[in-house]
Amino acid sequence: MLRLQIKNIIKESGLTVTSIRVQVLTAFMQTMRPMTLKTIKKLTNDIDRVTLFRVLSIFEKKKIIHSFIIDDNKRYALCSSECNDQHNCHKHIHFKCDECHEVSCLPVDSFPQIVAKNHIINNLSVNATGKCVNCIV
Amino acid sequence: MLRLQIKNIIKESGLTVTSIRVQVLTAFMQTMRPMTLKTIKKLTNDIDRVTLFRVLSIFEKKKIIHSFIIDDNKRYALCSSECNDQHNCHKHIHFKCDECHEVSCLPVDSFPQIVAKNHIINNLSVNATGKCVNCIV
DNA sequence: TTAAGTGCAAAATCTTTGCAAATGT
DNA sequence: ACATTTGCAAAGATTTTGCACTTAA
Repeated sequence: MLRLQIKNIIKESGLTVTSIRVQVLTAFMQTMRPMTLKTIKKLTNDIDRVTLFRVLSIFEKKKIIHSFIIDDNKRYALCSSECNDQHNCHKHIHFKCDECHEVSCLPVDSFPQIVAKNHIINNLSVNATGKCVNCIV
Repeated sequence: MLRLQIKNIIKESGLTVTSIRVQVLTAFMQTMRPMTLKTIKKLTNDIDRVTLFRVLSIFEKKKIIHSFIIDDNKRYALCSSECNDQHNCHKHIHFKCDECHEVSCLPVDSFPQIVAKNHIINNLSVNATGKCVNCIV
C-alpha cells in the first residue's frame, strides 16, 4: 500500500509521522515531478506556506527530497533511492523545456566528470534547457 | 585607459553611457568575480537597489554580464568576450568553495556534452562545489 | 503527558512597478 | 530640447522567526 510505504519513508528518516508530512510526501509520489511550493500547496489542500517551508526543509535535510533553482524558480523533487543522510547521488540533470516549460529530473546516459585546474570538485549540479519528448516536432 | 574601455563596452552594446553604468561596470572589471547585488551596491557608492536591478538587467540583456544562482544566492558576473547579443558561450562552470565560500567562474578542461533519451538539449549550466586553490591543504 | 509539529501574525528579504526629477546626447 | 535614466515610495513575492495551540507517541 502506497500510504504505508510513505509512512515508512518518513519513519525511516527518523521523523515522526504526521498528517501534514504524509500529505506532502504523497503529493511527491503521485506527481513524480519537481514542484514549486505553490504547486505543492495546491496539491495538499492548501497547507500553510510556513508549514510547507518547514516540512520541505526537514525533508531536504533528511534527503527525502532535494531542491534546485531553474529559471529563477525554486523546485522540490524526490531524491532517488540511492540518496541518504550522508550523501546525495543525483545522477540526473534538471531540465526545463523551452516550449511547454515543464521541469523534470532527467536521467542522462553518462553524468559528466569535470576537471578544473587547481580545484577539487566534489559536487556537480547541472541544469539544462531544450525540448522535451512531447515538444519535439 | 580602463575608463575609456569601459565606456566603449557600454556604447558598443547600444546603451547610453551614464555615470551609474560606468560605476557598475568598473566594479565588475576591478573585482573580476561574480558578485551579489549587495556587493555591487557596496562597491559602487551605495547606488539605489532598484537602479542596480535595472542596470544589471539591461547589462544582462546586452550580454555584458550573465547571472546565475548558486547556493540560493543570485550572482552577476562579466561575460567572456565571445558572448554577444545573439548567443551566450559560457564555457565555464560556476564554482563555490565549501571552505571560503568564494564563488567564481571557472574555466574547465572540457565542457560537458549531455545526451538524454528523447530530449534535445540546447543549453547547459553547471554549478559545482569543492575546494578552491587557496583552500586545498 | 510532553516533546514535537503546526498555524497565524509579523518581520525580513528580494524584486518589480509607477512616477517625478535628473541626466546624457 | 527631448528621450532616457535614476531615485524614491510603495506594492508584491518569497522566506524566516516567534509564539500559542494542536497532535503523535
